[in-house]
Amino acid sequence: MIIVIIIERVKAMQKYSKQREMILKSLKNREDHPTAEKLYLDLKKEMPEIGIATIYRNLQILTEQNEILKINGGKESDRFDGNTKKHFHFVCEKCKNLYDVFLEDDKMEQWEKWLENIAKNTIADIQTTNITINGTCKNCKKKEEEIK
Amino acid sequence: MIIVIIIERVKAMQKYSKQREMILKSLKNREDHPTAEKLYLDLKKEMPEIGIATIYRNLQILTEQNEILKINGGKESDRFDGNTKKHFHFVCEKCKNLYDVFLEDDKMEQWEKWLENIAKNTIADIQTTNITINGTCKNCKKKEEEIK
DNA sequence: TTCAATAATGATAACAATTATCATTATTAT
DNA sequence: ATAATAATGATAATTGTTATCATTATTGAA
Repeated sequence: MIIVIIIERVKAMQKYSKQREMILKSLKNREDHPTAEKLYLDLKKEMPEIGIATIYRNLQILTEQNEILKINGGKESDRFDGNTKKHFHFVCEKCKNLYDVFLEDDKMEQWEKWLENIAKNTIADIQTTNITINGTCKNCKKKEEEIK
Repeated sequence: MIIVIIIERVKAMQKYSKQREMILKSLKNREDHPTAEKLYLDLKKEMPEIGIATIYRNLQILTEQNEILKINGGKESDRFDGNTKKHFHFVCEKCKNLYDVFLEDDKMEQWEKWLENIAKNTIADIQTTNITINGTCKNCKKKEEEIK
């Protein structure tokens, strides 16, 4: 007799945690795009015992669950956005400020159609997109022109 | 008598180096988007004494001089592209592969006009752009569907 | 061509953001 | 209440990249 045991790695059941709830709530209630560090310092005020690892851990979990958006910060720290409504991000290469770029719904739809079309003609099937535009913001451009 | 000495930090004159030339030539002659590490290992074959710091240093210099493109790799390593003709990059979130997305010139122009328009209506003056699209590539999507 | 002046190099230390480890605590289903 | 186990917080480890610094290479002028 041959007994075959199949052990399947099942996704662990998620348990509630105060910390995760706080992190999510905080991101939903603010308009900016804090780094993990910034969020840590802010939440520490309400819950002094919270650890930085918990912040990172939960930010990752929430990102995977599409409850929040992770904005790749490159050399700078990553930032997190509680607003999951589709929009672009604009990062000023000079001052490192991050701006939301919301499009009217029809424009966004147009963009997505366009992107889909690009995808069809190239190698990729684009499912989720996360567009960051780099450039120089108005303030910094102004400053540059004043120097000249 | 008051003597005022104004010391102005002048941009240092750039001197030639074999290493920088090699790095640039290598990037211009390849189609992929190597990381600094990969480039280092490749160039070591031709010039065993080259150091990793030299690679990083020159990649930065060349990027600043717009001779090459630096592609922000986020948690992964940055990648470098010898092709400065405007195009997008598509990164597969699953396999981490990076694909070029070239647009016909008129499409790219259209995109830029569009972007400019977005910019006007929002906070930013977009000068240089560096668009990375994240998603799932055809191969990985196929694999996913096979599992289901 | 030789000689400063100084930019570039290569080895390696330092750094900063993030992730892994692990003993302890909290949540959950029974 | 209990047992199973997910989550926590402290901190060590990791990783990609940058800074430091003594040495070497390039350059323009004598």
